Amino acid sequence: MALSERKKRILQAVVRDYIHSAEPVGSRTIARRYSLGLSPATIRNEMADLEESGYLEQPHTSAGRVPSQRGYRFYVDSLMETVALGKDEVAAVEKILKERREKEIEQFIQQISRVLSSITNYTSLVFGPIIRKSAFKQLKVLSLEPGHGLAILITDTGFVKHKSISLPLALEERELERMVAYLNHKFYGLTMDTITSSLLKEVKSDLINNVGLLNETLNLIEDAGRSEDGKLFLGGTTNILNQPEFRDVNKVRSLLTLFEEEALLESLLGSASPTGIEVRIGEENKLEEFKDLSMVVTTYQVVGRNMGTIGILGPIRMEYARVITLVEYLVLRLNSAG
Amino acid sequence: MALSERKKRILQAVVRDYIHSAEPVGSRTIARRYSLGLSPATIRNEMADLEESGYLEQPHTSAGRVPSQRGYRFYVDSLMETVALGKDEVAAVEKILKERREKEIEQFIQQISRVLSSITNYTSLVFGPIIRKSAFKQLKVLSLEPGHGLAILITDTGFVKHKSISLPLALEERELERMVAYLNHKFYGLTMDTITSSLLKEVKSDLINNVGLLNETLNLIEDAGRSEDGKLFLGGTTNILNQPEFRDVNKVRSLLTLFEEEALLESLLGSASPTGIEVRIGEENKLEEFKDLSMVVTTYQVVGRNMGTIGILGPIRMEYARVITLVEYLVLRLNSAG
DNA sequence: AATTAGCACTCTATTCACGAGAGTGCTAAT
DNA sequence: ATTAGCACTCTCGTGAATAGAGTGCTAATT
Repeated sequence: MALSERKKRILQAVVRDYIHSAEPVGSRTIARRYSLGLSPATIRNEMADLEESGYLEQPHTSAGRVPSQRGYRFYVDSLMETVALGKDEVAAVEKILKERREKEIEQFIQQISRVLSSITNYTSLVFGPIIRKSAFKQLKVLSLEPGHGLAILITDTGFVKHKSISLPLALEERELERMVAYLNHKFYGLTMDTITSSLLKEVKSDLINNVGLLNETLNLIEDAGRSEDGKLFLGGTTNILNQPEFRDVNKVRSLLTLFEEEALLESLLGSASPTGIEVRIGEENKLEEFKDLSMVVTTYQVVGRNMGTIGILGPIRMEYARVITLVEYLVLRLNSAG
Repeated sequence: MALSERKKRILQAVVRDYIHSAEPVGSRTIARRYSLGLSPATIRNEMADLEESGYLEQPHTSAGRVPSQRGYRFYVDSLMETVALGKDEVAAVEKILKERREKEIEQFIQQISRVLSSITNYTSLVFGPIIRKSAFKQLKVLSLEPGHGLAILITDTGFVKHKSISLPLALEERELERMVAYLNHKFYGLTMDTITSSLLKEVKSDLINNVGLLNETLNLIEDAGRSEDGKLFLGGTTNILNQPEFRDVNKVRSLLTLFEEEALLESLLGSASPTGIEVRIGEENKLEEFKDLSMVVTTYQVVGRNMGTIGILGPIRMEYARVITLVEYLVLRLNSAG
C-alpha cells in the first residue's frame, strides 16, 4: 500500500522532529514547525492513518506520535534526503588519511574510530584488517644474542608480528638462512588462514633438523592464521550514554558489558554484506542488547580486498542521513587510497 | 585522642557491615549480628561518641551510621585484619604468571588487569612498563624489498618496536651494517628518555651520509623516548557500575569519560610512591571524579626497576583487606620472577 | 557508675489523590 | 475535503497521609 505524498511528508516531519527532540511529536508541533499548509486537525487524521498502517506509534493515548521501526525503515529507504558533509568533517577525515603512512596500522584504525565517534557523537566500532585474512609476505629471523632470536612475520596488509624464539647455540648462520628462505618460498602469497596444519606438517617434515627453532617460528605463523584478533576499536563509548534512552543504569551496564565481549561484536559486525552500506534498525539487529539501537554498517578495503568493518551505533532515532554520508565518504577515501 | 577498645570494636563492626550492605547500619543490627555482648542502647551511646569524634556519620537523624572517611582511614590503618587468599585466587594469579613468557608484554599486562578485576569485582588500572624508562638493547634494520625496510628496536624490558622505513636503492649492504652497528654502539644500555636530541644530533653529524634512512630510524628511537604510551589497561570497567553508589547515570558517564583520558589517569597513578601499597580513600584522591571512590595503588618491578603501577578502583566501602592482600601477593610474585 | 529498657521523636520512603497540561478523536461547521 | 471546537484520556508533578527505621533521652536496673 503506497503512501500519499502528503502522508510521506508528514511521516518525514515526524521522524525528523523526533530524531532531534526525542519527545513524542504532536500534530500541533508539526503544523507549527513544518510549513505543510495543513491544520493540526488534518495532520491528526493523517497521523491516525499512519499509525494504523504501522508507521507511527503512540506511547499512550494522549501523547504525540513516535516513528515505529517500520516508520524509520521507510524513512531510511525512501524519505531521507542526503546531507552534505561539513568542512570540518571532511577536514578531520582527510587529516587522519594523510597521517596514515606514519602510523602503524592499528593506530591508524584507532584514529578512524575516534574521528567517527567524535563527528557523529555516537559510538563507533571499527574492525581492522584481520591478520588471518592477510597474505604472507615475508618472514625474517634475527639472531639477537647467543641462544635468542626474534622471528618477524610481515603481511601484505602491513601487519608486523614478532615472537621471541630460542636459537640453538650450535646453529650455523647459513643453515638458518637456508631454512628461512625455504619457509618464505613455501608460504609466500598465501593468506594466513589457508596455511593449514597439514601444510605446516609438510614443512616440518621437510626440515627435520632444527625442530625446536622451527616449532617456535611456525607457531608465530600458525597463531597468525588462527588468531581471532581482528582487533576491535571502540570510539566514543560514552557518547551513547548521552542519549536520553540511556537514563537507566541497567541498560548502560548491559551495553558496556557487551562492549567488553569482542568476539560477540565481531560476529555481529562480521556478517556485514561486503558491498554498500547497511542500516540495521532496532529489532533488525541480531543482538538482544542492540534491539533498541540502530547501526550503520559497512566494510572497507585494504589492498583491494574486503578487510575491515565499520559500524556506527546510535539510538534508533539516529541521524541516519548524516551518519551514512560520513561513512560513505570515509570508505570511499579509504578504498581509493589502496 | 585514643579510642577505647570497645569503641574500636564497634567502629570495626560498623565498617564491616557497611562494606557489605551499603546501607547505614543501626545499633540494633550491630547488637544482633556481632556478638559484642552489648545492648543496642549502649552501642547507640558509643556510636554517638564516635560520630562526635568524626569516625561515623549520619545521613539524617533517623538513619543508622555510616563510616566517615576518617573512619575508613582508621579502619585501614589499625582495625583491618588480614585475610587469606582463596585457593582459586592464588591459582588464577599463578596461571597468568606461568603463561608470562609466551605472551608479548602488553598481552601479559592485560591479563593481569583482567585477573585483578575478576577476582576483586572492582575496576583495575594497570600501567605497563614504560618504554621511555626502558633501556636500549638492540637496533636492527632489515631490508625487505628494494627501497623498503624495517627498523626494529628492542629494549631490555622486552619491548619490540618497529617502523617501516625507506631505504635508498643505492645503499650497500655493508654500509647499512656499519651504520646500524654504530648506532647500537652509541645507544646501548641508555634508557630511552635519556637519548636526548643533542645525542641524536651528534649521531647525525657523525653519519652525514644516508640522512633520509637515518632520520626515519632515529625517529623510531626518538618516539620511543618521548612516547607517553605507558599504555593503560583497564579491566572490569563495568564492575564498578554494579556498586549501588553508581545508580546515577551522570556519575557513570563522568567516570567512564575519565577512563578514556589515559594521560590524566597516568599522572594520577604515576604519583604512586615506589614502595609499598598505598590506600587512597575518597577525598584523598586528587581527581574530582574519584572523590567518592577509593583506590589501592602500588608499583611493581621489571628487571629490578620500578616499571609499572597497579591500581584497584572501587567504592569507598571497598573490601580493603581482600584487595590489599591480593595486590600484595601479585606484586611479590611479579617482582620475584624478575 | 555503667548498662539497659522504654518511649517519644525525627526523618525517609511510599502511597494516594488531585489538578494541570498535552494531545487526541470525534462531530459539526465551513 | 478541511478545519474549528470540545470532551476525553493519559502522564506528570505536587502535597498529604502513613508506615517504618532508628535515634536520643530518661528512668530503671545491675
